[in-house]
Amino acid sequence: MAKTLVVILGPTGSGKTAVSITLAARFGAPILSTDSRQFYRGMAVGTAQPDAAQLAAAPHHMIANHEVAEHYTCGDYERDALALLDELFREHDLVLAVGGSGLYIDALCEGLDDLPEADPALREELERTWKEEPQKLLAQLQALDPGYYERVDRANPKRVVRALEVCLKSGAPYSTLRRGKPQQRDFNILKIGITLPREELYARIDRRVDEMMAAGLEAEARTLYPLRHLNALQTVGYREMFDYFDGTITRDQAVELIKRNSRRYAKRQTTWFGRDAQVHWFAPGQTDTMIALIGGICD
RNA sequence: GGUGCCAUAGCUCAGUUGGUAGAGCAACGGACUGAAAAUCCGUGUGUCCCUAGUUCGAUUCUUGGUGGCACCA
Repeated sequence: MAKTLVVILGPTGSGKTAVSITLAARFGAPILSTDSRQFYRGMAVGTAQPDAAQLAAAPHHMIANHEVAEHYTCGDYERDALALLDELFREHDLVLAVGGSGLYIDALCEGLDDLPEADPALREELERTWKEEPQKLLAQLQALDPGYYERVDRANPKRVVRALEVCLKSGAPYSTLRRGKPQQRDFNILKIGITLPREELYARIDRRVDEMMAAGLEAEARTLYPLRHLNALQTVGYREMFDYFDGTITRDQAVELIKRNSRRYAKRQTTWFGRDAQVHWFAPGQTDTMIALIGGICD
């Protein structure tokens, strides 16, 4: 029987976790997280990791399995997740992948091109140059990879710096290393998107932030405060709390900003997922229809 | 009750010596390959409170309302 990865995606707060528990129970499937923040320990409240009951209801993978101080990238994720899937598919015909990080989902389903890893020293140097003489970096990129220079968002330091980083480390133009062709996986992929009317989604997000505060987000953030400069903590829910701790904003303002920034994040996710024509969209309550769809494809 | 000030975008406000208007924030749209809950780009969404005048033309000036604020009673 063909192995199938059912990918459950959607904006933050759409109810992916609850859906995944229902589907996992129905199919006896394990759950692999595709969330770029939930795999850190100590961030359970702010990243809305599955709770104890949900974790007990189905085997979860890539949840709280890394330290906040670890530098973990989508490249690491692709490698680890594929290895893990290989193992899971020995025991299961169906595995669920659940989360909202579009880039990580793409890394899992289509693979990343074979590009050099980030080099911290080089990156730091490029970032410094960007701050002082951005024109210099742009000129350098234009010389090393004129094609990409034309296409890239030249106002976005992350794009420019990464492209240069790849050019310098590989000795080849960034764009020639970007084949952009999806890699063939040895399992089937079925993408299920969870969606809600905008107003409802935003109301759920607001409510969930209040629930996070009630569940101890402030205390959790306080524990993580000394680590606030780490990448793992460049995250909605924590940054705003850190600003509150620094005295820049009040607690109420922090809560409002977390709500606003979560809504903006949800919008960005919606834009990203909207481009993927493979996604079958459902409301969070339509688990019966999802089960029928999955059953029809797997049997 | 009297006097004065104010009324312009979702909010706070600017402005038009009379030619139907613009900032910040919010909102909305988009991009995205090893930092991605990150990072970046784009868009003004408007009975200029109502009414009657003056005028070729009024959001702008004048009359009378309405609402708000302040002061005096």
